[in-house]
Amino acid sequence: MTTRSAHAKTPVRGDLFDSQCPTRQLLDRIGTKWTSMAVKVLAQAAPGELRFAELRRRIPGVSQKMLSVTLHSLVRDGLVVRRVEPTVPPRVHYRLTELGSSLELALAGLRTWAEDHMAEIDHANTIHDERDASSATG
Amino acid sequence: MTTRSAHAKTPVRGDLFDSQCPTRQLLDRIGTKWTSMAVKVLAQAAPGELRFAELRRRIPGVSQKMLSVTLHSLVRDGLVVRRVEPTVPPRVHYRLTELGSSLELALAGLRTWAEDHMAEIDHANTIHDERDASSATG
DNA sequence: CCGGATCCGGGGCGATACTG
DNA sequence: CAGTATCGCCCCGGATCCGG
Repeated sequence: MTTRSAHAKTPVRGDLFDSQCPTRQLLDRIGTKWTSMAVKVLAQAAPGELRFAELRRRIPGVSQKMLSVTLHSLVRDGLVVRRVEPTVPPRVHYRLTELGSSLELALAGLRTWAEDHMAEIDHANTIHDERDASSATG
Repeated sequence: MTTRSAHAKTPVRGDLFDSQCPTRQLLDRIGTKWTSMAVKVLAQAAPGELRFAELRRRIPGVSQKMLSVTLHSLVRDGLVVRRVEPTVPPRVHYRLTELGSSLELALAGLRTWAEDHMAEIDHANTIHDERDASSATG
């Protein structure tokens, strides 16, 4: 999340090579801690809606603040729509847009890769750390 | 990233729901600023190698420090191999492993999505911000 | 019930300077 | 040429309080 706020920082030298890299911008979004989780949960409920508290229940560990922030980011990005029932207390519902659903498909690809290969990465980490330890000892 | 260093932080309540979420761990890796760029550049050169300075040249804006950190993370994750020619001055070469190449494939999917849809996201942002502005004015 | 406001800590990331 | 150490900024994200 390094270059999120669009306004506010003009680049020093005048050309943002970042704008040529939509992948960077996408990663800045789905890289935030709760975004991918929220998208996934909403996708599981699609095309139905979920209320705030229900979302919170399905995303273990998320705080109300961060869930709120995350959802509003998604709304701002056009990936989620927010529907408020003007009751008191209010009921707020969220659902994925089609754009959001298409993102979910792309994310599913990543998840598959992650499930298939994160164990290998963990293993590589272990090997690497063992080398560190042994090289420290002798 | 929030939960990178594997050792060092035991969860407060005893169960890390994060470990059930390899996607989170993957995003913690490819979400770092230069990782995906480095993987892409190395993939373009694959199965050949690239030297440190050459990588730096092909990744505009990266500092030597961050490139070094990024590459070592990739090595630790088993996505990249590092080969040193014991000359003076030393020559260090990097290339993707097969695991790294398979990650590149997954990333390519994300890139495609990003190229296809980031404009829509930008547009949604614009709309959203215009609403903000107009609701502020009246 | 929903979520905004504020305070605060941690860590990614950059600039600079130094080593081999 | 390649890499590390130090310093500092910035901002994500958590805790808490408050408002509608």
